[in-house]
Amino acid sequence: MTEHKVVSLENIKVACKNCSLSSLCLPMALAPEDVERLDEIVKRNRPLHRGDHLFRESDPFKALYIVKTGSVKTYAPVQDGGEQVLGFHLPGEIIGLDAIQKGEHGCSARVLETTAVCEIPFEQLEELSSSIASLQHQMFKLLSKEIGQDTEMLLLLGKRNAEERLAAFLLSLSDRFGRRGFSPRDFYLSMSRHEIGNYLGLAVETVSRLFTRFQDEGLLQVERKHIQLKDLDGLRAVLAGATSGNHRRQIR
Amino acid sequence: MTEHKVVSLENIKVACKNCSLSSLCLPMALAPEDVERLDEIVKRNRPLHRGDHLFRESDPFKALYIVKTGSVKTYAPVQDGGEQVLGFHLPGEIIGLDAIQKGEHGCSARVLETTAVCEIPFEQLEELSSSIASLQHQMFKLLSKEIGQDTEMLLLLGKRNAEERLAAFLLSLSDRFGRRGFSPRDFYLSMSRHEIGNYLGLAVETVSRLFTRFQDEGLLQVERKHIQLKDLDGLRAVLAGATSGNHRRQIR
DNA sequence: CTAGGTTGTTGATCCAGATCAACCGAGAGG
DNA sequence: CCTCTCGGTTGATCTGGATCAACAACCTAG
Repeated sequence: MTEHKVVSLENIKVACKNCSLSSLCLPMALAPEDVERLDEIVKRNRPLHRGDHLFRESDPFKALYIVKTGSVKTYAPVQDGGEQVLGFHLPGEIIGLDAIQKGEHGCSARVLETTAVCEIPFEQLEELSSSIASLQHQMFKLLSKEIGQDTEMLLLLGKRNAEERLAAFLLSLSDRFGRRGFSPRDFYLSMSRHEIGNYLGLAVETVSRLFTRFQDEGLLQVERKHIQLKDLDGLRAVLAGATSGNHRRQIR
Repeated sequence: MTEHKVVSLENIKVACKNCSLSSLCLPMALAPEDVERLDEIVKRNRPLHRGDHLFRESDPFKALYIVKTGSVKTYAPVQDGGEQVLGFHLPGEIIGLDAIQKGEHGCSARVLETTAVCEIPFEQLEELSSSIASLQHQMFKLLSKEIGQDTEMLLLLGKRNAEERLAAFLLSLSDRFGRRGFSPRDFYLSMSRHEIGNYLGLAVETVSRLFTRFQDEGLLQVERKHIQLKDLDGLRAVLAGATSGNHRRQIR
């Protein structure tokens, strides 16, 4: 596999050290020589197309994935054939961390649009982490960050009402697009209203109504998947619970 | 500190290798000599009393904690002076993993009853993990497990109705008590109805009503904090969505 | 181009669970 | 002993958002 020292132009092009995401991604905070060692175990496959699965629940856990371009949704099947959307993943974000524990995936990952991912075989990553302290540290941080994000989400579902949830969702996307060099105020959603609702614990109709309401209030401009955030501070105020009528749900 | 080879009877008594929790705890799956190395960095402090804090949100992150006896609640403050309860932690369970990322605690941890904890300085744990591959692996698994549990909780808050939530909560406690050698059918709750409601995203009144309803249905016997589960399979059926009227909330 | 399917929007109605309001029993302190 | 407080229970009422029901806009295949 990696026997050719020449590698190929194609591979050089996508090496971690040349990747625009490296500052957001696993190699972040690694010394250049360590990045190269990491690079050697990373597999870069053909891009996937809308609807393709990266893995499905209960697949054996072999590798972690990092989104390079495009977007991915993770979701867990629920008894009645339904599903719970667990997250939407943008370039630089890592997928599969929950599977380390059981050795098999606890959720499925499906691609929302044409998407390229890096695949990092976990056993090799573990070995490498043993010998590169900063990589081990980075891994701990990544796992810990995931926990922190889940906590945020618990708070969202446990304490926030519908409009606060949608505001939080949009602000999160805005922030993440911004960090990736895209516009934080003008973007396209790669997921359906249905998926947004599922993710936020809301009915599709509610999501739809909220979009129109936010638009009427001048917070944003929406046309199907195309979103333009007109008033970020306004959205932040909504998230903070500044409803016109200000009905807080379950304060204590 | 650890200069005395004699240590003390007190310390020997509580060493990991003699701890009844070791099969549930961090040392799980470590070779005996590695357990001893781990043991050397573990600090065992005086027991804490009801209401004491292990740490508070935004405290600098120094160490992880493992409950030895008693129970601990973790919670995140919410804007209006309220809080979101994030979890209840029983003996053998680890606390503080979400803090690794930012270097400070993202939530507070308060003791619900007289509680003893082991304190594991994180920097030393990290060093040790670098040299003990199985410890590093164990840490990855632990972090991953935490993510999986959060995911479960997201599902609970996003997709389950009130009675399913309480059933899930009781079954989880039952299971965890059972694994720790306590009765899985007869136990005392160390948290208030209020805290249960907060944790499950429900009002106190709802929790209270559900307890009485479950009792009326013969699923359990409840007297204040004392719970006796009479019909575990019945509770599992409730969790699976077998309501009398069977109203599923937001199927798809 | 049209037909059929999928996704999004909007309106009307309903209900699970929140909120409001008493009340009760158990400790704690005096 | 009584009183006070706090946690828990129970009843009555209200409401945010789910559910039901059209319909509109778009997408794809033929």
